[in-house]
Amino acid sequence: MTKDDIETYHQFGEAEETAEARPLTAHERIYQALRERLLFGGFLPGKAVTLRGLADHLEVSPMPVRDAVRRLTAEGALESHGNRRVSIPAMTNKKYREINLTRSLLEPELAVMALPNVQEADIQRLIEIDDAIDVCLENGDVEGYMRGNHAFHFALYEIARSDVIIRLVESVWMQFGPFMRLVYGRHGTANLVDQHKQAIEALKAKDSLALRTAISEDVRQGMFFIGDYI
Amino acid sequence: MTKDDIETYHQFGEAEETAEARPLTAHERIYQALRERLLFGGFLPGKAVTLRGLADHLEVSPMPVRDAVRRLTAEGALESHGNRRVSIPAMTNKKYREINLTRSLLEPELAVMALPNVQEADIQRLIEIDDAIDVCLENGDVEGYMRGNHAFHFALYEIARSDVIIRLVESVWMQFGPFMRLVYGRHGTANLVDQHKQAIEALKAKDSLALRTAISEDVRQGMFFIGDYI
DNA sequence: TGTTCCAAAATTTGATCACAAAATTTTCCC
DNA sequence: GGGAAAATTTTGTGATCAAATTTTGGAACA
Repeated sequence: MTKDDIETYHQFGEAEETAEARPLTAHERIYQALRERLLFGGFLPGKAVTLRGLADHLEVSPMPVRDAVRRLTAEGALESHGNRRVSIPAMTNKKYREINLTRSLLEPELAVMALPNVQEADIQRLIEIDDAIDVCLENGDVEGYMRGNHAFHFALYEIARSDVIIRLVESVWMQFGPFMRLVYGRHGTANLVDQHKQAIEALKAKDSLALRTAISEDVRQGMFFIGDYI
Repeated sequence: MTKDDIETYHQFGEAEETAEARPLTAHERIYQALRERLLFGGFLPGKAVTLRGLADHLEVSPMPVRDAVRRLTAEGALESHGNRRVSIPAMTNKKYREINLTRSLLEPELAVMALPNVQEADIQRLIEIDDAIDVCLENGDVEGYMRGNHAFHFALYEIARSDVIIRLVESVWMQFGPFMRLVYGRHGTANLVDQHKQAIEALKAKDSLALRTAISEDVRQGMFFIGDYI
């Protein structure tokens, strides 16, 4: 990872800034960079992480890195062992089952909460993202696929406007991000399936039950796919 | 808050240390102290929090306080405004509903997950805690009640041994802790109801459905009680 | 060859400080 | 007096460093 990683391109951009652009602090930028790398990049599960190591690569002082790492650790994205050492969390069967269950409980709920607020433009946006995902799948673009999949889910979830729950789900995604990236890196994007088209149809039809089923199934399939690689 | 708050007495102690006692770092101690205060103490919702202010009262340098505050902010226990300022989160109707929903989704699930692992000693422990709660209720001991209620729920949830989910639930509890403390402080402990006895009976009977109902209802009642004070 | 112990290196932690940003107070002008 | 602007104070941020802790590398020994 180099300094340039801090300003990563955004094929699937966030909702554009509405508030006045406030200059980001260094620890905030570093947090975003590390978060991106955990969700989409090549951070290896189990690998140790040091403040000095990250600071050297990002060409900043250890202090803002320390802030960012502390925050990511609190979010479960990094693992703090009793030894004061920090590492990328490894996946275990137990943790896998817990993440699976949590996603199955929270994510369909977020989707259903979003449904009453969904507008036509939202559906168009989701269709765009899903089309981009299909391109990534054809090209074998693993990182693009992961970015797209994340963008699809959270574009939908954010419509629910539930700060509390979405924060929990973000935390869970960061916990399996590095492992999922590892699996996809080995296995490639072939044979990847999702329920995005079904979800979009359910949104169009304002069919709450079908939407819940689609997201439930999407989570189930995605997690089942990577479950064999633990 | 004074330096002494760091070493708070534990009427409802955690499971005793099994690993070798490693000397806690300052930021860890401070984190625990602030966490206790958020869950049981008198931190007022909406009140601003400053690093120097906390550091002065705790008689430590601002650095470990900074670490602890960063962690609590990441956990949602403190609120970071764009202004770089931090405060105790205020309760809103929206946040209240989200917390209510999250608790209703996750906590009964944790209880049911715990059920197969529950041993006779666990049930005895829960009964002890519930008895202590009754004493607090009679005496109008608000902090004692809140400590007891937290101890009861998490003693049960920890039996599920689900690190991922319990971390999320801890985070949610810290988000309504200060507000609940405020309400109880105003209203007192009279007319407080719970479903702890029902939960204990369900545990004894290994009745999964009854346990789920008891925890669901306990969460619903507790949240309903404070809902009017927003 | 494998194990234990000790020295060296690397790392986190906590303190201190300068700087930047924000909030607060004061001043000034109408 | 009331409101805008400027000065002051407060506060978070980031850099640097010493101390404490942990890991690592190697020597000594069986």
